[in-house]
Amino acid sequence: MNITVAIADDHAVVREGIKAVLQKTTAGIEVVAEAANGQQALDIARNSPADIYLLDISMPLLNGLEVAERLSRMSPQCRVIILSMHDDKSSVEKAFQSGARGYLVKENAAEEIVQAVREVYAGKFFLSPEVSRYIVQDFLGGRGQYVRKARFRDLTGKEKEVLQLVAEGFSSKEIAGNLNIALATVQVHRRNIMRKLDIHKQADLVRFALKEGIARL
Amino acid sequence: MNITVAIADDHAVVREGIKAVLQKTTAGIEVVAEAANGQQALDIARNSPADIYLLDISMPLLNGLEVAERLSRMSPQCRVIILSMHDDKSSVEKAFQSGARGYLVKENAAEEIVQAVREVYAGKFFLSPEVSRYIVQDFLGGRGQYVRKARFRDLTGKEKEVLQLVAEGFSSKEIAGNLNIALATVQVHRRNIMRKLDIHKQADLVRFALKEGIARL
DNA sequence: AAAAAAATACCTATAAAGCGGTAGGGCGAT
DNA sequence: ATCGCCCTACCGCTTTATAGGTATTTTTTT
Repeated sequence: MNITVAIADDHAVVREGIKAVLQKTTAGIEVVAEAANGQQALDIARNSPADIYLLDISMPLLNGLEVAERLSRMSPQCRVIILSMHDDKSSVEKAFQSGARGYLVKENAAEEIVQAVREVYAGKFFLSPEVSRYIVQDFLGGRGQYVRKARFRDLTGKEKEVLQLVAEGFSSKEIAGNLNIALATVQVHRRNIMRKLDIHKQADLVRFALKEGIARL
Repeated sequence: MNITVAIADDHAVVREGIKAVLQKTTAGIEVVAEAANGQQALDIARNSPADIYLLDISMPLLNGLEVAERLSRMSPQCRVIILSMHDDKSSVEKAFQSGARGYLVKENAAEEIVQAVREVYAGKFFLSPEVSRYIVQDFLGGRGQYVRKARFRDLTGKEKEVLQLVAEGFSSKEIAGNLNIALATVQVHRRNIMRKLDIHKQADLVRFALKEGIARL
């Protein structure tokens, strides 16, 4: 029986590329579904589940890490491989904290995808060579994950909404109107966001949101 | 005879995707070279030129727009199509100012690429539907380039410095200390920047600076 | 059911940002 | 050499952001 794969990436070209690579291999890998955003990916999981989910990190509506987290909660046995443009440590950490089983950097040779799908399907973990050093570092350095800074995943839903609007250039007053809550509440959310992230200026907040893919350039 | 195409993109998956799309069509389009960065793309042009160059905007060493500009200077008859993640107006304008003949947004249906290659090879221009409105707007507005909004190049040297520091999260006071000028001067620069750019909030200023590449994420 | 976390709301206070006008000195171009 | 632009600097004013405390209701987790 074939290994069924669902692809979620907002760029059609990338989806085509992955499909091309997976179908070039004679072996039993089949792309059974595609999603252009995180919400669609969740819909696929609910209605026509696949064995492996290839999720891009930056996607509209829900990013890949959030999708991974919800998938893990919905059905912990499901296998997620995160696709990313970047090989930064925090993304890698977040991916595995979100329940992903694999982390692929897009720059890589296409053949790696096939290998990753096979290994993750077999219950193993898979990392692009570029990022495996982070895992090794953490392993050598002991309790890496306990001392890490609070980040995006620690924000509540409302806080994420507020942060997105902040990054999109809305003032607290405008955000209050937009979300239909009081100005004071927005201010509290902003304060909590900044406390959690250890950020103290609007400019840094905007940069953080863009870096995390919460808002778009 | 086949139309020969060279692809430059730092993401192997994207290159695979484009190749897959172009080779799926029975007609005479052939991918004869690939580059993973702008420098390689120039090497290809020098040593084994192709009819059409598909260039991603964001690449290491030289970005797609810079490559386009040099290609145009080297051999003005060569045909460049720019591939981009974004459909923002400034990128589109810069692409055509750099001598490109086509502008494709990656989100788009893959079939558009084939059409773009054919049309550009035939001496026409090609734009993704998402971005053609900018051209139309400019056309309808008459002398579009004269009335278009002031942008990065209209800022003076000091204004660019200030903008960069704003986008990097420094307050006016910190910027004054950094540049060794009075706080009041920084405030004037900020005001002039915002007036020129028609931007009125710090968050939008940060986003603008990141979009223009003045500051880094 | 109880406990914890999140969302809501209000108050106060200081810092920073945004907007207005004004003005002198330097520097290049018409 | 007169004009325009840039850089510099100051004054005043209003709005927004940041930061602190407190408290009630709702949701989530245990």
